[in-house]
Amino acid sequence: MPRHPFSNTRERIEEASIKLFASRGIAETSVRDITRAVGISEGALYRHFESKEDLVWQAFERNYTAFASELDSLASQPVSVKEKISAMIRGFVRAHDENPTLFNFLVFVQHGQLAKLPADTPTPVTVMRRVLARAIEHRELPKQDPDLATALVLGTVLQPATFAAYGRIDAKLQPVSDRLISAAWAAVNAVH
Amino acid sequence: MPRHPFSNTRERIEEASIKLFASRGIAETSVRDITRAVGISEGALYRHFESKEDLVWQAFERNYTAFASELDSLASQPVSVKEKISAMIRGFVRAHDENPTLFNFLVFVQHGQLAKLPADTPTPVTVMRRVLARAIEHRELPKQDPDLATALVLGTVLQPATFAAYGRIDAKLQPVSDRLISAAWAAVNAVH
Amino acid sequence: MPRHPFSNTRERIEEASIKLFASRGIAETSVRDITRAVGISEGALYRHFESKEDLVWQAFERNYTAFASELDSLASQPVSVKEKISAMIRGFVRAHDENPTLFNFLVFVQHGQLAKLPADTPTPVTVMRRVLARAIEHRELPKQDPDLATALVLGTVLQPATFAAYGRIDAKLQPVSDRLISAAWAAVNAVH
Amino acid sequence: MPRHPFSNTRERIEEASIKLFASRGIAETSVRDITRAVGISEGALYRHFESKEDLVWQAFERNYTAFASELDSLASQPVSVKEKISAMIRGFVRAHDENPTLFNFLVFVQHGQLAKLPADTPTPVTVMRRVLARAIEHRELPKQDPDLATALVLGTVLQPATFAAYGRIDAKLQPVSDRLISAAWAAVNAVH
DNA sequence: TATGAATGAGGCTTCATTCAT
DNA sequence: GATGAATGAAGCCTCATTCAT
Repeated sequence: MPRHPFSNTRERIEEASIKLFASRGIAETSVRDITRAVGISEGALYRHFESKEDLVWQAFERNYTAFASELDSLASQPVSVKEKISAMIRGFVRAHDENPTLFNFLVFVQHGQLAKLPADTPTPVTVMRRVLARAIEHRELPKQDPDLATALVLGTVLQPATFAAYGRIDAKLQPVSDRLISAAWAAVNAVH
Repeated sequence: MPRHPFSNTRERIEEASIKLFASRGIAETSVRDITRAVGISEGALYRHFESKEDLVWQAFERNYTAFASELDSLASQPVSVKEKISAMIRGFVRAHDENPTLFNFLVFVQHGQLAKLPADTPTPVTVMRRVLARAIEHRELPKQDPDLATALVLGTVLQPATFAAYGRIDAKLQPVSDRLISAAWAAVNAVH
Repeated sequence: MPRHPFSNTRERIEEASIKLFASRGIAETSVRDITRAVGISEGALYRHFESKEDLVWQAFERNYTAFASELDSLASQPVSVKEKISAMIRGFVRAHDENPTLFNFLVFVQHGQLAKLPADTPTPVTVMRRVLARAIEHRELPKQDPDLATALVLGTVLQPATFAAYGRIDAKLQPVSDRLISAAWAAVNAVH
Repeated sequence: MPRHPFSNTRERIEEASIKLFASRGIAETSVRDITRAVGISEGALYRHFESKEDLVWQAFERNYTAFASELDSLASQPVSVKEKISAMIRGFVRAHDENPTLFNFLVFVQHGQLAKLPADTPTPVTVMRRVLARAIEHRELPKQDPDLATALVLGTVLQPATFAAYGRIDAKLQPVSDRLISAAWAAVNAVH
């Protein structure tokens, strides 16, 4: 175990934590579980994080922000709504497939971390909402509640992610990303 | 505090538990929290439930089974697929609006309870899947993976439920049930 | 369940208690265990005994005293020491074989009940000691510490009783009672 | 309170436990009693033992095995039966006198620990039995049930140990060890 | 920096006993 | 006399965190 300034202990703690949090939940994971998984002592964790809560927060914040800003840049291309939605869904799918554990932690497991974000932080939800709200405003999409529209698009990708986690569908979403895009587009246009 | 045979303590415990579980999570709710909410001593709970785990299970099982069988009967009417899906989505919406707390507990919070159900127990997921799989088989719906189709329909109703829980959309889904039905139907037919 | 003045509930409680105490120990037996074994409610036990401690005491005292006075009368016959010892050992054996559970409770399990007896209460130990002490005094037995002699005679019968309880020897001691008597007599005379 | 690697907390816990177990019984001794006796917090105990049950077992197993194998080596000398029995009884007496508390715990208090030993573990009882059984087989002792013979020899030493614990005879058995040997030898030869 | 024993609060559970019915 | 829900204390154990080494 390296003990020099470039030790990656901190990262190993974060990774192991995310794995454990995603598989059992935050409350069900003890500091002991984490330090054992990493192979360090309990006390050592506190060299890198102020508290378990801090660890949860750090593990969440950086990754969540990164994901949100990736989506944000995808949503900011000067293309049609359809293309923006497609790009964002592909962004979700890529994030999921690259690291399903992290994806599940960020989206389903983080308990109460969302509330700690500054009110105006961009999130996957707000980014998606912004895109849809503008499109509705500009008549690129049928008139409808932008929040509900956001829920419909997100449901189209998050529920399959849940199914993948439970093994009900294949672990990789990439092969069905076009299908998800079609479904989302259809859903958001099915206003009568 | 009444000590008579017709006391409904057991029910009060179950109700309070579901409320707390839904709002903070199961692990984050202590037996003490529950008994305080009910106004009894901690020991008293154990006259009615063998353990906290048992309480979680009892609170889950009865309600979950009831909901699943309600959906099952809706799905068993001799009507078209579209009508069946509509009826089931309305079933979800009604369950949600009648008792959002219970709905959230059953669908989002129950951690690991699902795994305790006998393998062949009908669940909202399996009921929905059965309907879609048969319709696909009988060419009433485009050819597609029935599991993915199930995820798409469920996402259409569950993600809005999540948004309602977070206050992003109105607490009642009934006013948008037709919209959800249209979206689900469109999503499930958007196969190219 | 009879509910009249001649109900034998009290006795049934005592019997069931002794069985449970003998098989698991007193501390390991709860009031609930006892009342379930008898088929009554927990509260009902307190109609018959003031407390669990009282129940233990009652179960002990009456039976212990009865056994001690039976031994006492055997020891008070105008016969030789050898015959007295023989009669007492046969008394132990009979008590054991008639109700091994009760025997074990009285001799091995009763925790701290002995200390509650009035200081001058005759007990199996004191009765045996008296016989041996007098015999030593009257030169019917070799000169020796009467307490140690008592231990030797009791060991001769109690250790086999322990072995019987563990299944190391046959459950009934009666067939070997002559052997025990020979051994005890030999032990008490083996002074060099 | 020292917090260094060479702290002997574990041993202090074991010692205190044995003392308490021997004087009040295992069930009657709480973890709190133990940790108070040692001067540590309750939680600290669990750094050293997995559970109270584990503590009981550890306290029992090591000492019991050590005692049994000491007896075993005494019983394995190439000498006559009489000398073997004598040596073993002296072994019991030495163990008793060196640490009566431990002796009582090992022989009288351990409740159910015996059953956890692997079936073929040598114990004081089996070692004694082996010696006697062989001697009977080889006609060095009169024909008799080896188990009953074992009970008789053990009774000769264990009942005096009980008397010593109750203060009925002197706390040290060493001064009467020859007497115990004579008694045991006589008992085991008194077959008619 | 790392270790892991120690702490103290709190978690779940059992239990003897009481008491309204 | 009987019932069994309720109590309150206590029991065993876990856990996040601290701190001497």
